[in-house]
Amino acid sequence: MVAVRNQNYAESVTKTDSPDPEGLMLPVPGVDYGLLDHLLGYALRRAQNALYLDFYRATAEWDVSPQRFAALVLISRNPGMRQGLLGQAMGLHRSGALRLTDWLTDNGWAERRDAPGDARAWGLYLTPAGKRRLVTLEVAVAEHDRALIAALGEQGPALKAGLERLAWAATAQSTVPHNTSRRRKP
Amino acid sequence: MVAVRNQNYAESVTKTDSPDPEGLMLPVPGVDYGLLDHLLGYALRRAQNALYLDFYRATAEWDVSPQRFAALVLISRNPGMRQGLLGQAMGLHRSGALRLTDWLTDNGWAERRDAPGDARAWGLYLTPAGKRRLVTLEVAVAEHDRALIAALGEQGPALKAGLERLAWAATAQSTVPHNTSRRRKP
DNA sequence: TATTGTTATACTCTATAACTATA
DNA sequence: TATAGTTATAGAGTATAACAATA
Repeated sequence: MVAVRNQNYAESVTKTDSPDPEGLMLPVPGVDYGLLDHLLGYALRRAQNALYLDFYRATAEWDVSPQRFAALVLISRNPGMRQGLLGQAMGLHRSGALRLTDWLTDNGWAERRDAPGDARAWGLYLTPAGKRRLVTLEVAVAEHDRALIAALGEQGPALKAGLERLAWAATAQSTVPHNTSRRRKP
Repeated sequence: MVAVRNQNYAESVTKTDSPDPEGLMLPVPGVDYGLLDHLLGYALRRAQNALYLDFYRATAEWDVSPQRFAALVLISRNPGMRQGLLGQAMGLHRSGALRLTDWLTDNGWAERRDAPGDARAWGLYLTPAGKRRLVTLEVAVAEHDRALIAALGEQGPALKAGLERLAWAATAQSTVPHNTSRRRKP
């Protein structure tokens, strides 16, 4: 986020490029999107892109990504959860869960403790600082989401329900049906 | 996609890890998702994740990402479009549009030609091979999307409309309103 | 023999910064 | 002075492979 500037500045620069954030994926007038404009999947991608950028605007001052925010919520609601379970819940590989956990602990928002009953595993917990930070974030994120749903009017709840069905439908179309009940105790 | 295997194999291996693709973000039973389960934004992320994986299943044999597919469609529908405009339409930085175009030309699906009237710019065009490939892809992707909408039943069209409104709403919430009409000629 | 987490590494995607050549 | 594209580099994010400790 923070760039180190060139010390020897005036000498080397003729014209400095302005930063060029872009990122917005909304339709550009004059461009023909063909099939893309008719695909549910592309509409979803556009919406996700817009929401992602909007999330960053809403949480800019705290330097959390949507993923890190999700990890904080999950650890908060499931204190002592294993690193591997966190990864599974977030669709990450073990090594990704490791790096995510490292980031959270390096920033003092979470900590690893020995998991009772399994010396291989960690239990994850929020630190007091992490809990305080999460409270702030949840307020901002919930407010942000509320404003979004309000902008959608009466269609808001229906849209959310539709998205949940969509996630299920896309998963169910897989040739090999996913076993969603794994890890449930018998 | 293709991994080079260790030549000196038997000696160095005690137990080879099985591949561990994961990636699926659907709710894990027994995990409390707290606020996440109530957020429109998180439902959207789950749906996008499921659809992304599903797109890969549907197009696995051709090695295209959703992004590369979109680029093929855009160039096909807007022959001679500039690299920069392609990037703008897809929410990419100039350098990203460059790499994407490089990939398309390296694979023989698109080509750069001098743009008439501006010696700095390229005009992008599909090659005959690119056109043939796109036809195949469009059939597969459209069929895939149709199946998805069918699985949603009568709510399908409403969901797509809702997503388009959502993309607009998330963008409009930005403090500085985006000028969506830039580049339109006066 | 399988699982949890780790280390090391690599690949993709995308951004920044500085540059060239045009305009 | 601004724009189109390029080069080089850096940072996320996420994957693979192999490993140690434990189950």
